[in-house]
Amino acid sequence: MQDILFDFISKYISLTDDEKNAILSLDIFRSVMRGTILLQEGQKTQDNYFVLKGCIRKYYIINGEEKTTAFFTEMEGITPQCAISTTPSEYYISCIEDSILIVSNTEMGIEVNRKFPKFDLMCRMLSEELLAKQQIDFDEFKTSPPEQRYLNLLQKRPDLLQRVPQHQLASYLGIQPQSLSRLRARIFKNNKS
Amino acid sequence: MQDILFDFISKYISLTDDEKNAILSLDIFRSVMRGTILLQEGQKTQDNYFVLKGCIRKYYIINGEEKTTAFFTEMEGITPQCAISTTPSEYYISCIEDSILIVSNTEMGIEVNRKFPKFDLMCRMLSEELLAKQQIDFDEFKTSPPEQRYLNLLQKRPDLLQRVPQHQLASYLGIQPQSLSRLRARIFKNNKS
DNA sequence: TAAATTCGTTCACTTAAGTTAAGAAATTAC
DNA sequence: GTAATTTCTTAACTTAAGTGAACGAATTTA
Repeated sequence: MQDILFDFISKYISLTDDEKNAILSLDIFRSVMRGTILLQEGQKTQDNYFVLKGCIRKYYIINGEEKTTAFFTEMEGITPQCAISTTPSEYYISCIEDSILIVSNTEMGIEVNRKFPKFDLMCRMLSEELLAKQQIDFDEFKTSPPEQRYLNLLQKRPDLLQRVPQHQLASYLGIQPQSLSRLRARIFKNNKS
Repeated sequence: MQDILFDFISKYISLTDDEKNAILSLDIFRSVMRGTILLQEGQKTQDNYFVLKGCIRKYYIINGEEKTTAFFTEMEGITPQCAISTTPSEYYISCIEDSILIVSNTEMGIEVNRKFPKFDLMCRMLSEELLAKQQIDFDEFKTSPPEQRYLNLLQKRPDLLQRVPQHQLASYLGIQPQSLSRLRARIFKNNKS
């Protein structure tokens, strides 16, 4: 399990055994059961979540309705806004599969960076990469109607369609569950004829 | 004009006169006329753009139609994806007002960072800030229907509605120009009665 | 296992956005 | 200052998404 992490890190920087041990000694691995709510609206936290295995989901509750805006699967992570700005969270984060996460917090980050400056480099690469990816996703979302957004998802993250409940996918696509159902039926019908 | 820049920078780090001069010696200020296309689809560039005064716009051409996905006004900047990944650009960047920009490139960034490491700190703060802001924007976009998106924009960036042509705003909101027109008429009518 | 809940689909209906076209208003070019 | 172009609005029509309700299927809970 640790190997998954180190394999991932090795894409960005190389670690000595000392450094690896320093990370392991932080005791950051956590098994989380499906359904666990990691962060609630109104709550404050310093924790960041990184998924080694499984899937977590970010959602708002607006007028009593859940609005899912992101899924994080293997090798993806989230730093909640409230961990940076220390304002209470506007959204929820919950676990939609039994998962293995790395839960780190800001203090630990600073600590590790002080000891091993190269971590800083990795963080920076990661956040640049993330920013770029997100920009592309946002552009794609804006420039596509719902049906196209669904087809894009089918191409880019086919796994999500399997592991995530339909109604959560719907709001991720910016539509109602019924519309997603209908849209899928439409695509299927047009594909046949 | 330089003061605008240094005022901005001072929010993140403090500069000595030496450092200021080093920046000025790079000759990065550029006046750009409205209508100028800074970056074209298919083109490669190392340049980053930061707006001191004016407004620039990022857009795709999809099926012969312009799709505007972002505007950058005073104290906002853009690092095109192609400047990082060295793949050709998928979008255009053009100037929609006579503007004063800072045009820097990756080499210069490295150069400056080598001489003045604190710049690195600022870049990191900026990109974190940007990432957070963008995440919020994206969530808001996903969770709101077009009319709400328009009202949000009215609140958050009222200046844009003044300085940007309607049809560009429309695609920024993810809809057709005619729909924006209609939507505005609808809001106005409902406000009255 | 039975009951309860959640989930996905379908339907009928409403509302809003896409599309095509036309014309007025504003801007730009000459 | 006029012509040409671009931009914005309106309208009629089409298509798709929102809404409320119903129902079976799947899943969860007791």
